[in-house]
Amino acid sequence: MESIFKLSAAEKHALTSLPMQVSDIKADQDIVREGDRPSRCCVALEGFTCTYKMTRAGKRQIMAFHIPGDIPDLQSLHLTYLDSSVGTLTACKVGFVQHEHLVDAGRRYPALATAFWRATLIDAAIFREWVVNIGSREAYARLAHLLCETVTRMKALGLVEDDSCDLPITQVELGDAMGMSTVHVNRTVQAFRRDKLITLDRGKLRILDWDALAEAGEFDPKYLHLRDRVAA
Amino acid sequence: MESIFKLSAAEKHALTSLPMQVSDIKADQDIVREGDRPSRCCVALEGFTCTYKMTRAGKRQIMAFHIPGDIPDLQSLHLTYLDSSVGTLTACKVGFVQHEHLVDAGRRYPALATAFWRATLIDAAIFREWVVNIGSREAYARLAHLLCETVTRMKALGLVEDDSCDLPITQVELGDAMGMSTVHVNRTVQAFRRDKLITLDRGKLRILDWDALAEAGEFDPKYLHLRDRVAA
DNA sequence: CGCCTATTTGATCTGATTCAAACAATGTGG
DNA sequence: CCACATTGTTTGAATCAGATCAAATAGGCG
Repeated sequence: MESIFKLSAAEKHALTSLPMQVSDIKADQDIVREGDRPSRCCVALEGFTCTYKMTRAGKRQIMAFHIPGDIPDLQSLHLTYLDSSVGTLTACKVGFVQHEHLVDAGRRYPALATAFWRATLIDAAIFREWVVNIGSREAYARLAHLLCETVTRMKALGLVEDDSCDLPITQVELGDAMGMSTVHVNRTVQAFRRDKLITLDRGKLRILDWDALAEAGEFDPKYLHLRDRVAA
Repeated sequence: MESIFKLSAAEKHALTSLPMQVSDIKADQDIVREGDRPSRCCVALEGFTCTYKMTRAGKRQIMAFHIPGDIPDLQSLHLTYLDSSVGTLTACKVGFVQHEHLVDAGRRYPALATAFWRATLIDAAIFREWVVNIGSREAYARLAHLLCETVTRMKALGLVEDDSCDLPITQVELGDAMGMSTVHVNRTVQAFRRDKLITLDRGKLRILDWDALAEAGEFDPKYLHLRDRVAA
């Protein structure tokens, strides 16, 4: 799962043999909640999850979408207090690994500790880019950027075929992630269709014109630091 | 400088005796640039710095303000490619420490490695909160939140006295950080003055009504994870 | 004094929100 | 297999928060 990093066979083995409790979770359920002090991390195995916070006004701000292989709350390893919630967007399969096992694996295999650290650093790089995206790009570019990022990350996991993939994220959720209203998300999606950039129908996304989409969203994947990773 | 973490005397000594090259940098200069592959980290010693990216449209998005003690590009330790720039807002004193020394110190004192990791995790937590702030709060609340965050962080370093502190950040820069226009920053600052929340004059900020400001910005400092830290 | 940078003001415009309602797809139970 | 509830998408109209443009004002400083 984490073989997106250059790891030795022994390290990979240590990783995959970590004791993990797997469970199935329905859509729209919290996996962990803001305020928790978890003693384990969750690993997204199947389905889509997101990290979010609620504001007092009742708005949900999604800060990250997670795809299989991600560890949404890896930071809880060293930050005991959870400052945001992680919930499912679709039905999911999730694995739980006790902190002690992760810490122990990191102690025995320093490369693993580095890999974990780097994973959290890449998460931070993505948050930075979201600040840029939300803070300084208008709707059309903002959505284009988000789609490019998500597709690029899925591509790295082999989840994209023929420029199309599953994207079971509703327009409400896209709006919550980009800080814009559902209505405006919908109008922007329609603009994309009009401009022949994408098709999007019942959770199936197809990129019709990647270059134009990346151009519209000023998307440059360097911040994802995929070049540091080595497919296994 | 980093004694905001619970470290033993030996660890603190290892930290403070790291070979560091100190230099003075004028205001509005880049310290490191997006695209660099630095072999050292920079430590803010005096003055204010920020992390930012430029968009194609020429807008600057500031993603973080740094105060003395911060290591703005600590992530470069494990992400070779720098995905954003760090620049000075005021004249600054900055220290440079070679990566190898940091890595070496982390190897010899695992608690230091953990402390570094935790520092980057807290940075990430702050980015998450910025996404929430920019994505879901309107101007008045957004500025209130930013001021609360900045003052709280400065307070932790003893840089606040009698509810007032230096805040040599221009309204243009505040706007670049919050994704809003200078004009609107100005009007919001005036609203704060009208509401007797703050005074702000030539880089001097005074909080007149902390509770009201925190209330306006829905500010809850837990995400700063200061409770994990122990003043030394 | 004159220059430069930062703040302030007024007027106008617009991207995006809100509200409200219709519509489409999917699933559920009788 | 159909009626009906549910969830997600789409549409139109009215409104607004905040952007933009342009110009004035105010400090700080060589």
